[in-house]
Amino acid sequence: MSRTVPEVKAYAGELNSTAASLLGFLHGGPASGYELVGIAEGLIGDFWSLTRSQVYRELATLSARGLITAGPVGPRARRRYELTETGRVAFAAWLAEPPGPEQIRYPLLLKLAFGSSIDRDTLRGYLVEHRVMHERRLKRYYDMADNIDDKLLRSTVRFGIHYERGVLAWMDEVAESLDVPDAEEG
Amino acid sequence: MSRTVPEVKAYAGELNSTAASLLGFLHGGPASGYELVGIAEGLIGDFWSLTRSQVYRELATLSARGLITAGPVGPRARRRYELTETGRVAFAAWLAEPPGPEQIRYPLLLKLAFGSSIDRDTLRGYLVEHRVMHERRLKRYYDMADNIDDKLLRSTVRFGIHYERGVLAWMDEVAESLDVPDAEEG
DNA sequence: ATAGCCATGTAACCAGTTACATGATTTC
DNA sequence: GAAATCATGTAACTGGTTACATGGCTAT
Repeated sequence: MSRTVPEVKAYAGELNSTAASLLGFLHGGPASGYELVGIAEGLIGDFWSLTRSQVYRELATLSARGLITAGPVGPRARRRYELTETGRVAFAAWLAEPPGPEQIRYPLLLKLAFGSSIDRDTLRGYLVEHRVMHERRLKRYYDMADNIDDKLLRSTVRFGIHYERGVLAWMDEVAESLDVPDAEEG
Repeated sequence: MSRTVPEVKAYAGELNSTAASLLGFLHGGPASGYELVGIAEGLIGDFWSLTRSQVYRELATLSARGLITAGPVGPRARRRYELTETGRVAFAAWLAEPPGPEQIRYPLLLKLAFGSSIDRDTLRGYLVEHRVMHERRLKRYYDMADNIDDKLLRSTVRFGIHYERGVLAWMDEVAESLDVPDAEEG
């Protein structure tokens, strides 16, 4: 066995994805927690939700770890955080790790799985409610895609488009199958 | 304003979806935590992940709330839980609530969003890795769909099929766009 | 009969959500 | 200049993940 190397220069430790994304945004210049929430919602909110509380907590620990530094306290206790060199390194290291699998939690599917205990009209109601939501999102994604210059960022919106299309097609299929009396099933 | 009714017969309080699904499974007869984890993974694991620890915790609180009752302790401290009448009511109430929106967290999208800082070959690598995973899942869903009798349960698998198809189509699109030199973009 | 594996559960920790607090800005 | 609104942050709680503990079963 070759000699292990216990000392890694400027090792910054593991980063969770939320913290990493904050570092990512801070590449664009210092920002406060509140501002970061806004930026994140706009850019990654559709596939990576985060809340204010989370952001503040991450900022606190990132700061304690030296990956960012807090600027002076402004009005309403606001303070902007700035990326440090170590922070840059940590972010780059995070980017270089292969991303894990996605995680989906869809309560509608859950209720559908137990659907035999629900009456059909209630189910139909759930479906149409969600359908309008998905249609709206799809429309919004189309609009967004037209206005994004960055190729890769646009590709994340393209994901949304493919996803919503798939969901809508699925919903139509389910709605149709709900209309078939049980006796006729194949 | 009509007289409010402060006493709700057998009101069982709110249920989170994970707890609710346990109640759902217990309709099929008593089961232990370990068994429930297995059942859940098989039936809803693809769109509603849960872990053993979660299950045990939920069982404990469900039991404390009287929605299930614990049977005798067997080997390895195993005990089976049984649904109570209150539990049935609570489950039905949960089913009757409209389901909330889905939640997606896809680290690949996150890294893509910051993709301008990653070199293209690394990105391509991430994509192919995930692609094989999605292909495998799609294949599995096709197999599953053929063997599920329950119409609605099958429709949840159909969701998976539509979803995976969408993801694969998206991946092909992104891969193609990665091959286009940046200068040529439209 | 003992070594190793599997079934089962627990504890500690980390991430995400909800609800709250409060100090600036605007508006009339 | 008081009321309403918005920006900003904090605290408490719930849900999710990782790592650990251990007793029973199987095979040789």
